[in-house]
Amino acid sequence: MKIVGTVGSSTYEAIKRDVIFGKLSPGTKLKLGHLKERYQASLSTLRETLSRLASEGFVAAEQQRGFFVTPVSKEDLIEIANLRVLLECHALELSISQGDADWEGNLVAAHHKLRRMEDKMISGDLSDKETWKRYDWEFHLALIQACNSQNLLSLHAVLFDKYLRYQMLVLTYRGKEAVDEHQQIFEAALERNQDIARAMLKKHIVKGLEHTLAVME
Amino acid sequence: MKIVGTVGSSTYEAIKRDVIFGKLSPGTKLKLGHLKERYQASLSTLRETLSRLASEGFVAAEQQRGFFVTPVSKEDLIEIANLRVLLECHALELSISQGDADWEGNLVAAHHKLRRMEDKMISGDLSDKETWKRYDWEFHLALIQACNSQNLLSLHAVLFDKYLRYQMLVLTYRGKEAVDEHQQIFEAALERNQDIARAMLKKHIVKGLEHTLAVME
DNA sequence: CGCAAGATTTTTTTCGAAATATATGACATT
DNA sequence: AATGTCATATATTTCGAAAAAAATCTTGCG
Repeated sequence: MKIVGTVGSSTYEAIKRDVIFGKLSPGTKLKLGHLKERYQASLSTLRETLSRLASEGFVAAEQQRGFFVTPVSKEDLIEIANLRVLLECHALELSISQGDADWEGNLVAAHHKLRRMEDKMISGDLSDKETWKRYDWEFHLALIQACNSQNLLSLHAVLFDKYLRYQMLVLTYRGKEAVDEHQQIFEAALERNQDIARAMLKKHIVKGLEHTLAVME
Repeated sequence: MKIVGTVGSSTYEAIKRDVIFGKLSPGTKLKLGHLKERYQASLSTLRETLSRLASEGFVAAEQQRGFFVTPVSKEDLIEIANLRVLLECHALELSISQGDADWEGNLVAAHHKLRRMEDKMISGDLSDKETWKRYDWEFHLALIQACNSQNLLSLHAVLFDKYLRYQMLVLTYRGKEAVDEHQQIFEAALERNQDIARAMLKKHIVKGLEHTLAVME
């Protein structure tokens, strides 16, 4: 049984993916005529999609001049990383203090999947970056899932994807260092040690920022 | 020379306003046919508008079942207020430490306008709530304007509007108490006293939350 | 009377074309 | 050569109608 969504929802997913994973380069003009062929959707549907992406910040819309892939800059990346620290660390504290057995279970599972994938990548298999990033995503989400604020979770989701775009842009892997950070955050969270977990998460994000900034030179 | 925007941008402003100021009640089904008459725009334009509002959270979209005005709840209000505390206090600290003479000037001007309006309202003239709320908006924006993060400012803008919708919902005025809080935040900010300013801003938001929650009973 | 299957109506979703605005290029003027 | 104007081409914006899906109503059966 396959549930196919609307044309609108699939073009939304497709374009968003292409922006985040760099198939649509920052600054590119998004001409509706071209997109129509590329994504097999009508002008109205595309406009609807691009409007959504614009309000999330993946696309820039200029009145009567059309749409562009949002440009990237160091300043923007720094802002996003700082906001991620602010929101994600806050959510993590809430999650640690409120999480129940389900939360722990999902967290253990998410970390396990991520760890397996990371070990594969460290041993040289860089074939499936997209799946790896998905597991990374799911692990970070599992950490804050119990924060008990839908609004916070949805702000975080957008922020995480924006940060992810920058990571995909530089296309390099921080390797064992990042793996250890994940491990430490994971252990501190399970032990309900808010201060350590928070500090490690902040370090994780800031190190990632510095790494990406350095490669962006 | 009057610059009129696109039909899309004006319907966006109109519907957003009507959601925030309660002309469209929480939970209302937004049937495209009706909206078409009410806002004088085509179905495609309306869908585009509603998609934007949905991704900002003022409207809820259900796959193939149309659009609704986002429902309200105490839980949601509490989440929004807490996020406002987190983001706005953070932005205020940044702004205080980085603001220059322009920032001070704009802040003084914004507070002056707000204060004048508040005095008018305290003396019984409740005729222009919308202008009053606009000045409130502009004052809070002026406070954090120098935070040096576009991403933070735009997240805050949406959050503020969501909070505003709840205030408009209960339609009551906290009066002198809120005026004093504004005054104290203003003075602390000008004196560059981050701790006091932050504490007063937090108090201001939390008091507003409690007031709104009480009326929502 | 209750309930389910089918038919009808309403609503959402999608499309292609008309209307409007912007960008491009040719040509004249300074 | 630089600038401005006008015509042309290209792109965006808007609309109304067709297609698809969901909701409602009707009918038939146990």
